[in-house]
Amino acid sequence: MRIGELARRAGVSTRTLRHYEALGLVTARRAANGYRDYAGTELRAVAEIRALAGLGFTLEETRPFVQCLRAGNSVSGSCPDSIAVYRRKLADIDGYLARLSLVREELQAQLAHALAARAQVAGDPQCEFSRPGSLPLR
Amino acid sequence: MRIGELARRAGVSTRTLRHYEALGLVTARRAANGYRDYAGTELRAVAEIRALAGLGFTLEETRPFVQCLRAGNSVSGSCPDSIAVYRRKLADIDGYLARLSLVREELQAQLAHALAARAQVAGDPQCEFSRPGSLPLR
DNA sequence: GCTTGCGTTGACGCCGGCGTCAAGGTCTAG
DNA sequence: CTAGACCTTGACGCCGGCGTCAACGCAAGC
Repeated sequence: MRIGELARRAGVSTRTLRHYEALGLVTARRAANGYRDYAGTELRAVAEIRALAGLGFTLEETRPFVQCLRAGNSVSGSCPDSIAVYRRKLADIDGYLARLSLVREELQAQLAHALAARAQVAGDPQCEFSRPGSLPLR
Repeated sequence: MRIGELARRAGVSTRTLRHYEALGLVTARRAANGYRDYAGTELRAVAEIRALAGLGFTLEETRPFVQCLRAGNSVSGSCPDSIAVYRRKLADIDGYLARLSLVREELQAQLAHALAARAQVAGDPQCEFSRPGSLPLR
């Protein structure tokens, strides 16, 4: 299978496939004329990468999954390294969700404060209930 | 006030201040020798930028708030443009929270599936309950 | 032979928010 | 006079994941 066909079948650009190859995520033999010649299994690998990337994985983070497939596993996530990445990502997401929720609260409070300040039309003395402090989120 | 002092007081680098100036977020007169000369009010502007940036605002998104301060308001969020940004950010965050929650569910399901596959030690025929489909999140 | 559609490598661009160096000018203390 | 601490502008680097252009080779049909 040549690069154009794999690209079409996987729904990605040829540039993307070359990029993945540069990272060592996808491999290809070479035909006599220098053209890349992909094994049929590479389609699955590319699909895995795309699926994980769609969930927010970096390309590096997809590596264990691809390797797991290459090792002959039908479930890319069943290898120890993959499991570790799963757990890390879950922890990342939990932290992220927590931070985002805090940010949400903070923004709502600031908006409410801003609207209140706005209600005090121009010239009204001082209604200085100071704004909520900023969160040191990162 | 010169750039070094403002940087120290605001807790940012001088590079950062020059960057903000390049974006038009912060302004400074020039002394005879070419040195930037900041008004005292710029400290507040920088603090605003940092606070909002800490909440995930891009620098461009902080612009209405800074302008609001310059317009003489004590509450940077009390101007219409600021309010609009607040609302947009809140909506963004809500969407983001929703997507992240979905991703979390998906990852947990995939992890569970991977662990189950792992439990079927090597060689066990086929326990092909296919993995959950990937979410088209973006 | 020529066009057309495939393939190849190499390299720069983009986005955001600065860090970091380069190569200078300015002001003050000793 | 000089060292050192401050300031100036300009420009490249970085991170991720490619897009996009350049300049070329290969294969096949007319």
